[in-house]
Amino acid sequence: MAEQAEKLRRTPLSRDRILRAAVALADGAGIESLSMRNLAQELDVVPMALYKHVANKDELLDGMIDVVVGEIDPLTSGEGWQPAIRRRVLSARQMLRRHPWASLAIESRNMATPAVLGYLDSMIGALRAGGLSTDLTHHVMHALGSRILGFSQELFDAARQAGRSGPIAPQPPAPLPPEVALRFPHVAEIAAAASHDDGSVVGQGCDDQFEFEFALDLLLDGIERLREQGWTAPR
Amino acid sequence: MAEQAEKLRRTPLSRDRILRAAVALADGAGIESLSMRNLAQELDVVPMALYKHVANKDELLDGMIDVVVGEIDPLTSGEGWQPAIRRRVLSARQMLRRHPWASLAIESRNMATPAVLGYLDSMIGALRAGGLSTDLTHHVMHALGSRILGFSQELFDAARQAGRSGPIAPQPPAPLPPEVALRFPHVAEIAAAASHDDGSVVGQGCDDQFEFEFALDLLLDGIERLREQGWTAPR
DNA sequence: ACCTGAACACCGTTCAAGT
DNA sequence: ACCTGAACACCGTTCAAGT
Repeated sequence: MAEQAEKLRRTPLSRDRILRAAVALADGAGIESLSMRNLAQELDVVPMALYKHVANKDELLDGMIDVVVGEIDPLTSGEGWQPAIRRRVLSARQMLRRHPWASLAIESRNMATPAVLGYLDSMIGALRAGGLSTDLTHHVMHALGSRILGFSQELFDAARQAGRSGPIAPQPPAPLPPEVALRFPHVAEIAAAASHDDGSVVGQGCDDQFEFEFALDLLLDGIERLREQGWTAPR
Repeated sequence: MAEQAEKLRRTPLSRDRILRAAVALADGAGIESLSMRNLAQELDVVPMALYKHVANKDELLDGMIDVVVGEIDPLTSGEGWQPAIRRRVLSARQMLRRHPWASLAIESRNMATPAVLGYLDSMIGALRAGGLSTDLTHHVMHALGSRILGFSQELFDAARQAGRSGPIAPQPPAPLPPEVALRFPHVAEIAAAASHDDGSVVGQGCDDQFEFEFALDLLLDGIERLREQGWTAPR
Protein backbone atom coordinates (compact mmCIF):
# COMPACT_ATOMS: atom_id res chain seq x y z
CA MET A 1 0.00 0.00 0.00
CA ALA A 2 3.01 2.25 0.48
CA GLU A 3 3.77 1.26 -3.09
CA GLN A 4 0.26 2.19 -4.18
CA ALA A 5 0.54 5.63 -2.60
CA GLU A 6 3.93 6.05 -4.28
CA LYS A 7 2.35 5.11 -7.58
CA LEU A 8 -0.47 7.62 -7.22
CA ARG A 9 1.86 10.46 -6.33
CA ARG A 10 4.08 9.79 -9.37
CA THR A 11 3.89 12.20 -12.30
CA PRO A 12 1.61 10.47 -14.78
CA LEU A 13 3.16 9.12 -17.94
CA SER A 14 2.71 11.13 -21.10
CA ARG A 15 4.15 10.99 -24.58
CA ASP A 16 6.08 14.17 -23.86
CA ARG A 17 7.57 12.86 -20.63
CA ILE A 18 8.54 9.62 -22.37
CA LEU A 19 10.22 11.46 -25.23
CA ARG A 20 12.17 13.75 -22.95
CA ALA A 21 13.31 10.82 -20.83
CA ALA A 22 14.35 8.94 -23.96
CA VAL A 23 16.42 11.91 -25.20
CA ALA A 24 18.06 12.23 -21.80
CA LEU A 25 18.83 8.51 -21.73
CA ALA A 26 20.33 8.55 -25.22
CA ASP A 27 22.35 11.66 -24.37
CA GLY A 28 23.66 10.24 -21.15
CA ALA A 29 24.14 6.54 -21.75
CA GLY A 30 24.42 6.35 -25.53
CA ILE A 31 21.82 5.38 -28.12
CA GLU A 32 22.62 1.69 -27.78
CA SER A 33 21.44 1.85 -24.16
CA LEU A 34 18.06 3.12 -25.25
CA SER A 35 15.81 0.08 -25.03
CA MET A 36 12.14 0.10 -24.25
CA ARG A 37 12.95 -1.85 -21.14
CA ASN A 38 15.70 0.52 -19.95
CA LEU A 39 13.56 3.55 -20.68
CA ALA A 40 10.64 2.09 -18.72
CA GLN A 41 12.93 1.43 -15.77
CA GLU A 42 14.19 5.02 -15.92
CA LEU A 43 10.58 6.16 -15.69
CA ASP A 44 9.74 3.74 -12.87
CA VAL A 45 7.20 2.06 -15.05
CA VAL A 46 6.53 -1.37 -16.47
CA PRO A 47 7.81 -1.68 -20.09
CA MET A 48 4.35 -2.24 -21.55
CA ALA A 49 3.12 1.05 -20.12
CA LEU A 50 5.14 2.89 -22.79
CA TYR A 51 3.09 1.31 -25.53
CA LYS A 52 0.04 3.32 -24.51
CA HIS A 53 1.83 6.47 -25.66
CA VAL A 54 4.10 5.34 -28.50
CA ALA A 55 3.15 2.64 -30.98
CA ASN A 56 6.62 1.08 -31.09
CA LYS A 57 10.29 1.90 -30.90
CA ASP A 58 10.40 3.45 -34.37
CA GLU A 59 7.72 5.94 -33.37
CA LEU A 60 9.69 6.63 -30.22
CA LEU A 61 12.74 7.50 -32.31
CA ASP A 62 10.66 9.73 -34.60
CA GLY A 63 9.36 11.55 -31.55
CA MET A 64 12.86 12.00 -30.17
CA ILE A 65 13.97 13.48 -33.50
CA ASP A 66 11.09 15.95 -33.39
CA VAL A 67 12.13 16.98 -29.89
CA VAL A 68 15.73 17.76 -30.82
CA VAL A 69 14.92 19.35 -34.18
CA GLY A 70 12.60 21.63 -32.22
CA GLU A 71 15.66 22.87 -30.34
CA ILE A 72 17.17 24.46 -33.46
CA ASP A 73 16.94 28.26 -33.37
CA PRO A 74 14.31 29.75 -35.69
CA LEU A 75 15.42 31.67 -38.74
CA THR A 76 16.27 35.28 -38.09
CA SER A 77 15.21 37.93 -40.59
CA GLY A 78 16.45 41.34 -41.57
CA GLU A 79 19.74 40.21 -43.04
CA GLY A 80 20.79 38.46 -46.25
CA TRP A 81 19.91 34.84 -46.95
CA GLN A 82 23.51 33.80 -46.51
CA PRO A 83 24.09 34.97 -42.90
CA ALA A 84 20.59 33.81 -41.92
CA ILE A 85 21.12 30.29 -43.21
CA ARG A 86 24.66 30.24 -41.90
CA ARG A 87 23.43 31.11 -38.42
CA ARG A 88 20.72 28.48 -38.55
CA VAL A 89 22.94 25.66 -39.77
CA LEU A 90 25.40 26.50 -37.02
CA SER A 91 22.55 26.31 -34.52
CA ALA A 92 21.63 22.88 -35.88
CA ARG A 93 25.22 21.88 -35.43
CA GLN A 94 25.16 22.94 -31.79
CA MET A 95 22.02 20.85 -31.27
CA LEU A 96 23.74 17.82 -32.78
CA ARG A 97 26.70 18.29 -30.49
CA ARG A 98 24.36 18.21 -27.52
CA HIS A 99 22.76 15.03 -28.86
CA PRO A 100 25.50 12.92 -30.47
CA TRP A 101 23.08 10.12 -31.37
CA ALA A 102 20.82 12.43 -33.36
CA SER A 103 22.61 12.71 -36.71
CA LEU A 104 22.74 8.95 -37.23
CA ALA A 105 19.17 8.57 -35.99
CA ILE A 106 17.91 11.25 -38.36
CA GLU A 107 19.86 9.80 -41.24
CA SER A 108 18.66 6.27 -40.66
CA ARG A 109 14.98 7.24 -40.62
CA ASN A 110 13.03 8.62 -43.52
CA MET A 111 12.67 12.01 -41.88
CA ALA A 112 9.09 12.77 -42.89
CA THR A 113 8.24 14.01 -39.40
CA PRO A 114 6.47 17.38 -38.99
CA ALA A 115 9.38 19.00 -37.16
CA VAL A 116 11.89 18.01 -39.82
CA LEU A 117 9.56 19.08 -42.62
CA GLY A 118 9.03 22.41 -40.88
CA TYR A 119 12.76 22.90 -40.57
CA LEU A 120 13.34 22.13 -44.24
CA ASP A 121 10.39 24.26 -45.26
CA SER A 122 11.67 27.38 -43.52
CA MET A 123 15.14 26.77 -44.94
CA ILE A 124 13.76 26.57 -48.46
CA GLY A 125 11.70 29.69 -47.78
CA ALA A 126 14.83 31.64 -46.84
CA LEU A 127 16.62 30.59 -50.03
CA ARG A 128 13.62 31.57 -52.17
CA ALA A 129 13.33 34.91 -50.36
CA GLY A 130 17.03 35.42 -51.06
CA GLY A 131 16.32 35.41 -54.77
CA LEU A 132 17.22 31.84 -55.75
CA SER A 133 15.01 30.21 -58.36
CA THR A 134 12.99 27.14 -57.40
CA ASP A 135 15.34 25.02 -59.51
CA LEU A 136 18.47 26.40 -57.91
CA THR A 137 16.91 26.16 -54.45
CA HIS A 138 16.03 22.55 -55.09
CA HIS A 139 19.52 21.61 -56.14
CA VAL A 140 21.06 23.65 -53.37
CA MET A 141 19.05 21.77 -50.75
CA HIS A 142 20.53 18.57 -52.15
CA ALA A 143 23.98 20.13 -52.31
CA LEU A 144 23.93 21.34 -48.74
CA GLY A 145 22.90 17.78 -48.06
CA SER A 146 24.02 16.63 -44.68
CA ARG A 147 25.23 20.12 -43.78
CA ILE A 148 21.66 21.31 -43.77
CA LEU A 149 21.07 19.41 -40.60
CA GLY A 150 24.50 20.29 -39.39
CA PHE A 151 26.08 16.88 -39.55
CA SER A 152 29.61 17.31 -38.46
CA GLN A 153 30.97 14.40 -40.47
CA GLU A 154 34.35 14.46 -38.83
CA LEU A 155 36.19 11.52 -40.29
CA PHE A 156 37.59 10.17 -37.04
CA ASP A 157 35.17 11.70 -34.65
CA ALA A 158 35.82 10.80 -31.04
CA ALA A 159 32.44 12.21 -30.07
CA ARG A 160 30.67 9.87 -32.44
CA GLN A 161 32.55 6.91 -31.09
CA ALA A 162 31.53 8.05 -27.63
CA GLY A 163 27.93 8.25 -28.74
CA ARG A 164 28.08 4.65 -29.83
CA SER A 165 29.85 3.00 -26.96
CA GLY A 166 28.33 4.65 -23.93
CA PRO A 167 29.53 7.14 -21.37
CA ILE A 168 33.21 6.13 -21.30
CA ALA A 169 33.76 8.79 -23.90
CA PRO A 170 36.20 11.65 -23.84
CA GLN A 171 39.31 9.95 -25.19
CA PRO A 172 41.92 12.47 -26.28
CA PRO A 173 42.56 12.32 -30.05
CA ALA A 174 44.89 9.38 -30.63
CA PRO A 175 48.29 10.03 -32.20
CA LEU A 176 48.85 8.45 -35.60
CA PRO A 177 50.70 5.15 -35.02
CA PRO A 178 54.04 4.98 -36.92
CA GLU A 179 53.09 1.89 -38.93
CA VAL A 180 49.97 3.69 -40.16
CA ALA A 181 51.99 6.79 -41.04
CA LEU A 182 54.38 4.65 -43.09
CA ARG A 183 51.66 2.85 -44.97
CA PHE A 184 49.56 5.92 -45.62
CA PRO A 185 51.99 8.79 -46.09
CA HIS A 186 49.43 11.28 -47.35
CA VAL A 187 47.27 10.80 -44.29
CA ALA A 188 50.38 11.30 -42.19
CA GLU A 189 51.31 14.51 -43.97
CA ILE A 190 47.89 16.03 -43.37
CA ALA A 191 47.90 14.89 -39.76
CA ALA A 192 51.30 16.52 -39.30
CA ALA A 193 50.14 19.78 -40.84
CA ALA A 194 47.10 19.81 -38.57
CA SER A 195 49.27 19.11 -35.54
CA HIS A 196 51.57 22.03 -36.29
CA ASP A 197 48.58 24.30 -36.27
CA ASP A 198 47.50 23.64 -32.74
CA GLY A 199 51.03 23.31 -31.45
CA SER A 200 50.79 19.70 -30.30
CA VAL A 201 53.34 17.38 -31.85
CA VAL A 202 51.51 14.07 -31.63
CA GLY A 203 47.83 15.00 -31.39
CA GLN A 204 45.92 15.05 -34.66
CA GLY A 205 42.98 16.99 -33.32
CA CYS A 206 41.31 19.19 -35.90
CA ASP A 207 39.51 22.40 -35.13
CA ASP A 208 36.04 21.01 -35.71
CA GLN A 209 34.39 24.39 -35.70
CA PHE A 210 36.82 25.75 -38.30
CA GLU A 211 36.42 22.71 -40.54
CA PHE A 212 32.68 22.94 -40.34
CA GLU A 213 32.56 26.62 -41.21
CA PHE A 214 35.12 26.17 -43.98
CA ALA A 215 32.91 23.60 -45.69
CA LEU A 216 29.75 25.55 -45.03
CA ASP A 217 31.18 28.74 -46.50
CA LEU A 218 32.64 26.88 -49.47
CA LEU A 219 29.12 25.77 -50.31
CA LEU A 220 27.41 29.06 -49.47
CA ASP A 221 29.92 31.08 -51.52
CA GLY A 222 29.51 28.75 -54.47
CA ILE A 223 25.73 29.05 -54.22
CA GLU A 224 25.85 32.83 -54.05
CA ARG A 225 28.09 32.88 -57.11
CA LEU A 226 25.58 30.78 -59.05
CA ARG A 227 22.75 33.07 -57.97
CA GLU A 228 24.69 36.18 -59.09
CA GLN A 229 25.37 34.59 -62.45
CA GLY A 230 21.63 33.91 -62.88
CA TRP A 231 22.09 30.14 -62.88
CA THR A 232 19.33 28.21 -64.62
CA ALA A 233 18.82 24.47 -64.93
CA PRO A 234 20.59 22.86 -67.88
CA ARG A 235 17.96 21.66 -70.35
CA MET B 1 27.20 -40.40 -42.17
CA ALA B 2 25.62 -38.90 -45.26
CA GLU B 3 25.74 -35.70 -43.26
CA GLN B 4 29.40 -36.23 -42.50
CA ALA B 5 30.22 -36.69 -46.18
CA GLU B 6 28.20 -33.58 -46.97
CA LYS B 7 30.15 -31.69 -44.36
CA LEU B 8 33.50 -32.78 -45.76
CA ARG B 9 32.58 -31.82 -49.30
CA ARG B 10 31.49 -28.34 -48.22
CA THR B 11 33.78 -25.40 -49.00
CA PRO B 12 35.64 -24.78 -45.78
CA LEU B 13 34.79 -21.63 -43.87
CA SER B 14 37.17 -18.73 -44.17
CA ARG B 15 37.12 -15.11 -43.17
CA ASP B 16 36.79 -14.14 -46.81
CA ARG B 17 33.88 -16.47 -47.47
CA ILE B 18 32.14 -15.19 -44.33
CA LEU B 19 32.60 -11.56 -45.35
CA ARG B 20 31.34 -12.12 -48.87
CA ALA B 21 28.30 -14.01 -47.59
CA ALA B 22 27.63 -11.22 -45.08
CA VAL B 23 27.77 -8.58 -47.83
CA ALA B 24 25.44 -10.64 -50.00
CA LEU B 25 23.02 -11.11 -47.13
CA ALA B 26 22.99 -7.39 -46.27
CA ASP B 27 22.54 -6.51 -49.96
CA GLY B 28 19.71 -8.94 -50.46
CA ALA B 29 17.77 -8.96 -47.23
CA GLY B 30 18.74 -5.66 -45.66
CA ILE B 31 21.24 -4.88 -42.95
CA GLU B 32 18.71 -5.54 -40.18
CA SER B 33 18.54 -9.16 -41.34
CA LEU B 34 22.27 -9.56 -40.84
CA SER B 35 22.57 -11.45 -37.58
CA MET B 36 25.32 -13.87 -36.67
CA ARG B 37 22.67 -16.56 -36.52
CA ASN B 38 21.17 -15.76 -39.93
CA LEU B 39 24.60 -15.52 -41.49
CA ALA B 40 25.62 -18.87 -40.04
CA GLN B 41 22.47 -20.47 -41.42
CA GLU B 42 23.17 -18.97 -44.85
CA LEU B 43 26.59 -20.63 -44.71
CA ASP B 44 25.18 -23.96 -43.47
CA VAL B 45 27.20 -23.66 -40.31
CA VAL B 46 26.57 -23.48 -36.59
CA PRO B 47 26.60 -19.84 -35.33
CA MET B 48 29.63 -20.35 -33.11
CA ALA B 49 31.72 -21.46 -36.09
CA LEU B 50 31.85 -17.84 -37.28
CA TYR B 51 33.70 -16.79 -34.15
CA LYS B 52 36.79 -18.72 -35.26
CA HIS B 53 37.21 -16.20 -38.10
CA VAL B 54 35.77 -12.94 -36.76
CA ALA B 55 36.09 -11.84 -33.16
CA ASN B 56 32.58 -10.43 -32.95
CA LYS B 57 29.90 -8.68 -34.95
CA ASP B 58 31.71 -5.33 -34.96
CA GLU B 59 34.74 -6.93 -36.58
CA LEU B 60 32.41 -8.56 -39.08
CA LEU B 61 31.05 -5.13 -40.02
CA ASP B 62 34.56 -3.71 -40.33
CA GLY B 63 35.46 -6.57 -42.65
CA MET B 64 32.37 -5.97 -44.76
CA ILE B 65 33.29 -2.30 -45.08
CA ASP B 66 36.77 -3.26 -46.27
CA VAL B 67 35.23 -5.54 -48.88
CA VAL B 68 32.99 -2.87 -50.39
CA VAL B 69 35.54 -0.05 -50.14
CA GLY B 70 37.83 -2.36 -52.10
CA GLU B 71 35.32 -2.25 -54.95
CA ILE B 72 35.90 1.47 -55.55
CA ASP B 73 37.86 2.08 -58.76
CA PRO B 74 41.48 3.12 -58.23
CA LEU B 75 42.52 6.65 -59.06
CA THR B 76 43.33 7.26 -62.68
CA SER B 77 46.27 9.43 -63.63
CA GLY B 78 47.22 11.58 -66.57
CA GLU B 79 44.51 14.16 -66.12
CA GLY B 80 43.89 17.04 -63.71
CA TRP B 81 43.15 16.47 -60.04
CA GLN B 82 39.58 17.57 -60.52
CA PRO B 83 38.44 15.02 -63.13
CA ALA B 84 40.40 12.28 -61.37
CA ILE B 85 38.73 12.89 -58.03
CA ARG B 86 35.38 13.45 -59.68
CA ARG B 87 35.63 10.06 -61.38
CA ARG B 88 36.61 8.34 -58.18
CA VAL B 89 33.90 9.85 -56.02
CA LEU B 90 31.36 8.85 -58.66
CA SER B 91 32.77 5.32 -58.52
CA ALA B 92 32.35 5.32 -54.75
CA ARG B 93 28.78 6.44 -55.26
CA GLN B 94 28.12 3.52 -57.60
CA MET B 95 29.49 1.15 -54.97
CA LEU B 96 27.17 2.63 -52.36
CA ARG B 97 24.21 2.18 -54.66
CA ARG B 98 25.08 -1.49 -54.98
CA HIS B 99 25.32 -1.78 -51.19
CA PRO B 100 22.63 0.46 -49.68
CA TRP B 101 23.58 -0.49 -46.13
CA ALA B 102 27.18 0.62 -46.54
CA SER B 103 26.99 4.38 -46.05
CA LEU B 104 25.26 4.11 -42.68
CA ALA B 105 27.57 1.28 -41.65
CA ILE B 106 30.67 3.27 -42.58
CA GLU B 107 29.36 6.35 -40.85
CA SER B 108 28.47 4.53 -37.66
CA ARG B 109 31.91 2.95 -37.28
CA ASN B 110 35.13 4.81 -36.67
CA MET B 111 36.50 3.94 -40.11
CA ALA B 112 40.08 3.28 -39.15
CA THR B 113 40.18 0.12 -41.28
CA PRO B 114 43.07 -0.37 -43.73
CA ALA B 115 40.88 -0.22 -46.82
CA VAL B 116 39.27 3.06 -45.77
CA LEU B 117 42.61 4.55 -44.80
CA GLY B 118 44.03 3.51 -48.16
CA TYR B 119 41.13 5.12 -49.95
CA LEU B 120 41.52 8.36 -48.03
CA ASP B 121 45.29 8.29 -48.48
CA SER B 122 45.14 8.07 -52.26
CA MET B 123 42.50 10.79 -52.33
CA ILE B 124 44.73 13.10 -50.29
CA GLY B 125 47.64 12.19 -52.55
CA ALA B 126 45.72 13.30 -55.64
CA LEU B 127 44.83 16.65 -54.07
CA ARG B 128 48.46 17.25 -53.06
CA ALA B 129 49.66 16.27 -56.53
CA GLY B 130 47.12 18.74 -57.93
CA GLY B 131 48.95 21.57 -56.20
CA LEU B 132 46.87 22.07 -53.06
CA SER B 133 48.79 22.91 -49.90
CA THR B 134 48.63 20.45 -46.99
CA ASP B 135 46.44 22.93 -45.13
CA LEU B 136 44.02 23.38 -47.97
CA THR B 137 43.99 19.63 -48.62
CA HIS B 138 43.21 18.99 -45.00
CA HIS B 139 40.27 21.36 -44.93
CA VAL B 140 39.06 20.16 -48.30
CA MET B 141 38.90 16.58 -47.04
CA HIS B 142 36.65 17.80 -44.26
CA ALA B 143 34.64 19.91 -46.68
CA LEU B 144 34.07 17.08 -49.11
CA GLY B 145 33.00 15.27 -45.99
CA SER B 146 30.41 12.67 -46.71
CA ARG B 147 30.78 13.20 -50.45
CA ILE B 148 34.23 11.77 -50.30
CA LEU B 149 32.76 8.38 -49.72
CA GLY B 150 29.99 9.16 -52.12
CA PHE B 151 27.14 9.33 -49.68
CA SER B 152 24.11 10.21 -51.68
CA GLN B 153 22.30 11.94 -48.82
CA GLU B 154 19.02 12.13 -50.66
CA LEU B 155 16.64 13.61 -48.15
CA PHE B 156 13.76 11.25 -48.76
CA ASP B 157 15.63 8.37 -50.23
CA ALA B 158 13.44 5.42 -51.11
CA ALA B 159 16.51 3.27 -51.56
CA ARG B 160 17.64 3.96 -48.03
CA GLN B 161 14.24 3.09 -46.68
CA ALA B 162 14.41 -0.11 -48.68
CA GLY B 163 17.82 -0.84 -47.26
CA ARG B 164 16.40 -0.61 -43.78
CA SER B 165 13.22 -2.57 -44.08
CA GLY B 166 14.21 -5.55 -46.15
CA PRO B 167 13.65 -6.66 -49.72
CA ILE B 168 10.16 -5.21 -50.16
CA ALA B 169 11.85 -2.15 -51.54
CA PRO B 170 11.22 -0.42 -54.83
CA GLN B 171 8.34 1.87 -53.93
CA PRO B 172 7.80 4.57 -56.53
CA PRO B 173 8.44 8.07 -55.11
CA ALA B 174 5.33 9.05 -53.16
CA PRO B 175 3.39 12.14 -54.24
CA LEU B 176 3.31 14.97 -51.73
CA PRO B 177 0.03 14.65 -49.76
CA PRO B 178 -2.13 17.82 -49.98
CA GLU B 179 -2.17 18.45 -46.22
CA VAL B 180 1.63 18.39 -46.23
CA ALA B 181 1.76 20.75 -49.19
CA LEU B 182 -0.52 23.19 -47.38
CA ARG B 183 1.46 23.12 -44.17
CA PHE B 184 4.86 23.33 -45.83
CA PRO B 185 4.41 25.51 -48.90
CA HIS B 186 8.09 25.87 -49.67
CA VAL B 187 8.60 22.14 -49.72
CA ALA B 188 5.60 21.92 -52.05
CA GLU B 189 6.97 24.57 -54.40
CA ILE B 190 10.27 22.73 -54.76
CA ALA B 191 8.52 19.41 -55.24
CA ALA B 192 6.35 20.97 -57.95
CA ALA B 193 9.38 22.41 -59.73
CA ALA B 194 11.08 19.03 -59.64
CA SER B 195 7.97 17.33 -60.98
CA HIS B 196 7.76 19.71 -63.95
CA ASP B 197 11.27 18.76 -64.88
CA ASP B 198 10.63 15.08 -65.36
CA GLY B 199 7.17 15.63 -66.77
CA SER B 200 5.29 13.75 -64.08
CA VAL B 201 2.62 15.79 -62.33
CA VAL B 202 2.45 13.99 -58.99
CA GLY B 203 5.81 12.27 -58.66
CA GLN B 204 8.47 14.16 -56.74
CA GLY B 205 11.33 12.04 -57.95
CA CYS B 206 14.62 13.90 -58.21
CA ASP B 207 17.34 13.10 -60.67
CA ASP B 208 19.69 11.64 -58.07
CA GLN B 209 22.63 11.57 -60.41
CA PHE B 210 22.19 15.22 -61.35
CA GLU B 211 21.80 16.30 -57.73
CA PHE B 212 24.89 14.40 -56.75
CA GLU B 213 27.03 15.86 -59.52
CA PHE B 214 25.67 19.35 -58.89
CA ALA B 215 26.80 19.22 -55.27
CA LEU B 216 30.08 17.57 -56.13
CA ASP B 217 30.94 20.16 -58.76
CA LEU B 218 29.88 23.01 -56.48
CA LEU B 219 32.49 21.81 -54.03
CA LEU B 220 35.16 20.97 -56.60
CA ASP B 221 34.77 24.34 -58.34
CA GLY B 222 34.97 26.16 -55.04
CA ILE B 223 38.11 24.23 -54.13
CA GLU B 224 39.75 24.93 -57.47
CA ARG B 225 38.98 28.63 -57.05
CA LEU B 226 40.68 28.61 -53.64
CA ARG B 227 43.70 26.85 -55.10
CA GLU B 228 44.00 29.37 -57.96
CA GLN B 229 43.82 32.22 -55.48
CA GLY B 230 46.66 30.68 -53.50
CA TRP B 231 44.51 30.10 -50.41
CA THR B 232 46.41 29.87 -47.14
CA ALA B 233 45.18 29.09 -43.66
CA PRO B 234 43.98 32.12 -41.68
CA ARG B 235 46.38 32.71 -38.81
C1' DA C 1 42.90 -29.56 -29.37
C1' DC C 2 39.04 -28.54 -31.63
C1' DC C 3 34.12 -28.00 -32.12
C1' DT C 4 29.46 -27.02 -30.54
C1' DG C 5 25.09 -27.37 -27.82
C1' DA C 6 23.14 -25.28 -24.18
C1' DA C 7 22.86 -21.38 -21.53
C1' DC C 8 23.03 -16.43 -20.24
C1' DA C 9 21.57 -11.92 -20.46
C1' DC C 10 19.49 -9.32 -23.17
C1' DC C 11 15.94 -7.42 -27.09
C1' DG C 12 10.84 -5.64 -29.11
C1' DT C 13 6.33 -6.94 -28.98
C1' DT C 14 2.03 -10.04 -28.47
C1' DC C 15 -1.46 -11.71 -25.81
C1' DA C 16 -4.16 -13.49 -22.44
C1' DA C 17 -5.10 -13.35 -17.74
C1' DG C 18 -5.89 -10.38 -13.86
C1' DT C 19 -8.04 -6.31 -11.76
C1' DA D 1 -12.13 -1.15 -19.70
C1' DC D 2 -7.74 -0.81 -18.38
C1' DC D 3 -3.31 -2.56 -16.97
C1' DT D 4 0.44 -5.92 -16.86
C1' DG D 5 2.94 -10.40 -16.12
C1' DA D 6 4.31 -14.02 -18.69
C1' DA D 7 5.48 -15.59 -22.97
C1' DC D 8 7.24 -15.58 -27.77
C1' DA D 9 10.64 -15.16 -31.06
C1' DC D 10 14.47 -13.27 -31.52
C1' DC D 11 19.57 -11.21 -30.40
C1' DG D 12 25.28 -11.52 -29.42
C1' DT D 13 28.27 -14.01 -26.85
C1' DT D 14 30.13 -17.14 -22.97
C1' DC D 15 31.32 -21.43 -21.42
C1' DA D 16 31.56 -25.98 -20.31
C1' DA D 17 30.82 -30.42 -21.96
C1' DG D 18 31.54 -33.49 -25.76
C1' DT D 19 34.47 -35.52 -29.35
